[in-house]
Amino acid sequence: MGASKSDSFSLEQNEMATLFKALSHPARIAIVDYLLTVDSCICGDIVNELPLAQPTISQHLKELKNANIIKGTIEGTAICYCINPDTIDKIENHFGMIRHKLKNKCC
Amino acid sequence: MGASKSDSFSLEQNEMATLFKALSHPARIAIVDYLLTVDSCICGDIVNELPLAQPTISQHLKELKNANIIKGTIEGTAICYCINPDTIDKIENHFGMIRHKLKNKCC
DNA sequence: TTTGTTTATCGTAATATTGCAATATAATAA
DNA sequence: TTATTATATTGCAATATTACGATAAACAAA
Repeated sequence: MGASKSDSFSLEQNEMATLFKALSHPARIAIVDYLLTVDSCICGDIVNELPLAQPTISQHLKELKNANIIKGTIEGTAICYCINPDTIDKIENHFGMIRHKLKNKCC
Repeated sequence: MGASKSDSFSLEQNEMATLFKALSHPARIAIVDYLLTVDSCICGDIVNELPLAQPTISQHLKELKNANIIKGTIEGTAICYCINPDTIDKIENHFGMIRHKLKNKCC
């Protein structure tokens, strides 16, 4: 056995878990951080920035892309990766909901 | 090889990744959701609420507790688990930072 | 065409996560 | 004391993730 009984949970719960899983590795946090420091971005820059091999970074980028946290537009030979603000909105809204429900709570 | 080169990343990056990892499973999202719907809470309730066995839920609660997302206070035989608002703050602040840096960005 | 540059994919070894039965622990009740 | 109740821990099988060398694919430049 092992791993994910995702059928048993709501679509919303699975969606949020997928978003958080995409952010659950320091390399992917670092990629998001880095994308926020530059105006446009190509993958090669990230390879130089992080202590990981190119295939590993490509894989992390793919996971971030699958989760819609970043989006990439082809630009000649390179690819311009950027944060997707809509997904950031979605996560912020989730915590807005939590914050709202946390009012009038005990403990 | 495989898995986590966490030494290579900043403390902040590792901390955020740890928080997101704790939220990266639908069962743990469901536990947080459930804790938000009740005023106080014991683990037994959660076992009845979710389609998972008691040891599995105990394990998920442990991970949420380790990440400081929930805190438990002993209450007789049972344990009262609650959301830790400080950690919710921390995550919200992180996205506040992202939101701030996202202004004047391209793509 | 050939060469170089950039990114993706494949294959695979090392490691981590998930789920649960069985069992243990801790506290209360009888 | 002996249940009973609530939660935690152990051990293990199934599965997922991570990292990277090797290689492929796509495209531009020479």
